Amino acid sequence: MKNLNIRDIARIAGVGVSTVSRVINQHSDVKEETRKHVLEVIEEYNYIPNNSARNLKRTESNHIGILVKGMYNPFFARMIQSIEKKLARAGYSAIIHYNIDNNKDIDAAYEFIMEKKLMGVICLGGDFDRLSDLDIERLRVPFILSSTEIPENVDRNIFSSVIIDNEKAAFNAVDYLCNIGHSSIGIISTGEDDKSVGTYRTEGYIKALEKHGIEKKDELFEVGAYTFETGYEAMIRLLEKTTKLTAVFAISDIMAIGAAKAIYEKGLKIPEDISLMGFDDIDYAAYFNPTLTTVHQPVEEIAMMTADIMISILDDEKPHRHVVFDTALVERASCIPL
Amino acid sequence: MKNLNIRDIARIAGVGVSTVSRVINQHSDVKEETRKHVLEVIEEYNYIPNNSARNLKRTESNHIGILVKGMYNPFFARMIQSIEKKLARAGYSAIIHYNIDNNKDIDAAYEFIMEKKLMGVICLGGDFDRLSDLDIERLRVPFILSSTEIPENVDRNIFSSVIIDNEKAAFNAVDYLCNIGHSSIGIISTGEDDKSVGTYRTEGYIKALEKHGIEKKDELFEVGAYTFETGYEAMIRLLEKTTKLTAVFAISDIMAIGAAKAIYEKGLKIPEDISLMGFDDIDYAAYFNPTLTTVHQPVEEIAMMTADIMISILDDEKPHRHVVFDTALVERASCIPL
DNA sequence: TATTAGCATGGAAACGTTACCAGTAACGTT
DNA sequence: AACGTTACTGGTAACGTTTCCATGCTAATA
Repeated sequence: MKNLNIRDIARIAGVGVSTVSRVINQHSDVKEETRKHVLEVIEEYNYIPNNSARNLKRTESNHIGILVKGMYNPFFARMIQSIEKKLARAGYSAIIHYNIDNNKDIDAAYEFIMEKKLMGVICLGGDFDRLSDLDIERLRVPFILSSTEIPENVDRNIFSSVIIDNEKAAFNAVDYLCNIGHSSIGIISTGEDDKSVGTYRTEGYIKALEKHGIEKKDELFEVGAYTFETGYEAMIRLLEKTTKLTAVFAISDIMAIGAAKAIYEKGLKIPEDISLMGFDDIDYAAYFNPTLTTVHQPVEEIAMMTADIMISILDDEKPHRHVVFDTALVERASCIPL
Repeated sequence: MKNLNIRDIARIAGVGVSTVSRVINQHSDVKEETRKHVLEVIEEYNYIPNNSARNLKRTESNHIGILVKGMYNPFFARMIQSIEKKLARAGYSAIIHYNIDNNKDIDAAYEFIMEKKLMGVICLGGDFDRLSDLDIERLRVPFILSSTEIPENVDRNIFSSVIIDNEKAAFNAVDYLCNIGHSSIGIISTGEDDKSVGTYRTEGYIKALEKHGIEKKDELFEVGAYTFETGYEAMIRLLEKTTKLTAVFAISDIMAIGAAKAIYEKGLKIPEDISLMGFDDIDYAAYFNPTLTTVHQPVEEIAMMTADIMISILDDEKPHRHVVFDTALVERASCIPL
């Protein structure tokens, strides 16, 4: 019960292989009658073209790579799902590659891309401060950075990006906290290199403090790594260092929720004793107890735009674009005026 | 700056193409000296074999498909990540296909499998009661069901499975609730077809009730669809129907957390007014407030076993296996004696 | 010395497509 | 009547591998 190939179909249909190929690839120069007949044969014998052969011949693959730095973060899980769906509708299939440790495994990523003959690459999150090393141009496929920070000194014409203004978003969050009377605000950020999403959010925090004439103290800074556990541990350290804390800003919901556990274990209440602000607005935020005040990222829009740009470049050869989405502070129960 | 192919490498290294091929594929019959030299050339010129061509020739693809019914559930996100990592170490790359709506899109799945020339397929979750329709044998690739229920009337020699005993796990959970004095226990299950994970967990609930001589009432049953929101809605309905509820068993943590929101909104407290039991023991559970008493599934072990079986079948032609993991009740703060 | 065996290697035929080129028939134009 | 044009169609050379087969060489055996 060997699989049929295009030659078999041609023989059965009584036409040449090129005609079958033309039908499959929807070329216009096939007589309607012939086309119908070939299609019938294909249908009847359940013929499916061999992808490897097509890719070999075309020297491309209809695959689009999505590089992610782990997927524990529900924020990315959500994005991937939406991007994949949209891409699929446009005839592309996504290959997802997790566990990219951006700064170290760039070479591995490069191999991944070459080896799989990807038609485009989307990088979700992560901090590509050494992006130039990837040598985007060497890739010669559309490259989109999504939900991360754009490194400086990179030619913006050779890649697209869809991001948010992290500094501004964090600024607004902390500004809000200050406006409702908080002045001793801890921050749980990330310990990553310069120019990462984390550093920009931290920068926003600092700017907001400055605006309100609040001195920034070292003891208010702690770092985690976008997980419940590291958020929890960071909060424990924060609580040990300082007693007069009235609010905490975690730069991701996941870490905020981790932090909450530490707060509770200390016998403190949210928001009565400590107000807690997150970032991302993952589904969980609305179901946490208390519901989490956080910075809303338009995940769905970001995902759609990312896929759209990829498709427009691939299908219509549109140029690269850079879009910045707005965030919104969503007020829920975890932050109260002092 | 065209990409080099195996012939170029052969020419540069001064050997035949077959020798290069043998080196790449780690055949033993190559003189150590030649092997070294070829490897050097490959390294120097940064040569990467063309996957499409290999796959075409081998008529296989080194890709393994993972079919999932959506990935909102962190439980699957976690599994996928572990499986992918393990598979990658064995030289296989995973292609993930979400949004399989099991009963309807089985044909689509079939095309997906054929078209991509997958070497094996792993189905995560979902309820394959019409599994026979997929006609596993027609696939002629190893097929593994993981974290789902095995349909009856299927020849167990043509696929593997790694699962838990859902009925027993649910029984233990509800038995625990009964033992600590609860007798009016609601359940938030799923409204899926017969013989799904949900029905078995519900069955366990019923058996536990029977054991304790508790009458099962219709008003205690509600259904959701493994999301926060449907858990929330189900709980609202449950709360409307009955007032003397002292405990609720949700067959997934996600739904339990959704249910918690409804309980709070009603002004009730967990666990003081209502004890809440989940299922899965996802990361969230330990970080929820109150920490969630739940049924622990050994995710990591299940994932590893799933990948292991796939690899052992592919690499060593081992026969299919069926393994059942034990679950454990993890007592946390959301359930208290009545 | 002749014969065999084994090792290391190269040549070339697939694998299933696509796309270029050439060819045919039918039809209109000069 | 000779010639383009148009609309289809078929043949076949790639694409970059892997693997079978053949070959040359060295060493071992009779």
